[in-house]
Amino acid sequence: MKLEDAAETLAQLGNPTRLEVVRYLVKAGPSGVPVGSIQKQLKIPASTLTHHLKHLKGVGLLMQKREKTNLWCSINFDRLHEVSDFLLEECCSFSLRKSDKAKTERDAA
Amino acid sequence: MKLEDAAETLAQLGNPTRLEVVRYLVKAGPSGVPVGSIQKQLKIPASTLTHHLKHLKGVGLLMQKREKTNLWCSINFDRLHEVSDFLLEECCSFSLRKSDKAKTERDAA
DNA sequence: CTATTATTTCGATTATACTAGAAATATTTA
DNA sequence: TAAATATTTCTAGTATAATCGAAATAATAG
Repeated sequence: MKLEDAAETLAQLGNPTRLEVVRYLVKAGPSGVPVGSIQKQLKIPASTLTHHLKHLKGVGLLMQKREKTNLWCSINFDRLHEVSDFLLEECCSFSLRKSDKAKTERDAA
Repeated sequence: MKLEDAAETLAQLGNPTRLEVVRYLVKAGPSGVPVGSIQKQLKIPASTLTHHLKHLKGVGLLMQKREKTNLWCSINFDRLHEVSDFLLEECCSFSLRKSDKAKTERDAA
């Protein structure tokens, strides 16, 4: 992943409203949820939500699929991992991930 | 990690100049490098660099320590992992990390 | 104390992002 | 076709961020 792309993706994740949407979609899993459900659950005005979804789609974090009147949104998990990997590139030896810490603690017990 | 803090941290990482600095510091490791070295290596005007370092420090990604005239900068690796973990929270079952993919490929071979 | 090197503050310009109401459009159902 | 629901476009106000030159401020060495 190129630095410019990583930066752009991180910038999009750096807005609280969008990050809330992303978190919601991550928890929803691969099947996703309709735009309207996000709007009602997170209480985001429709026009604001559309605006943010466009941003997330623009950096490839969001996938959309129409079914009848509903537009289903889901997270591109691979993309999310890509940007996370960019951050941690070449620093694994310097500290541990939370998940790795948990494993280390289990192993020690 | 709270959503607002994660968003703020991601926003700071979302600037190309700052992300370049972060990448440079990640590669430099825990001992870090002086401000002036970053400035020369990455060719960032001093005042611009100071501005960005202040931002990184503000979200706890940057640690600084003065030694004689040099101000040494190093990445807070734990902080970096925290924000990365926030992104991937509860989505591990949906896809694999690059590092995990590599492991899986090695195991398969 | 003076010179040198390192870093920060100030100030100004320019650009871009966030937000959301109102109106418009699309899609389905009756 | 009309009504209902879902989503988008338009528009505009407000705020915040990126950039960097010039000058100011440290900190040390000679």
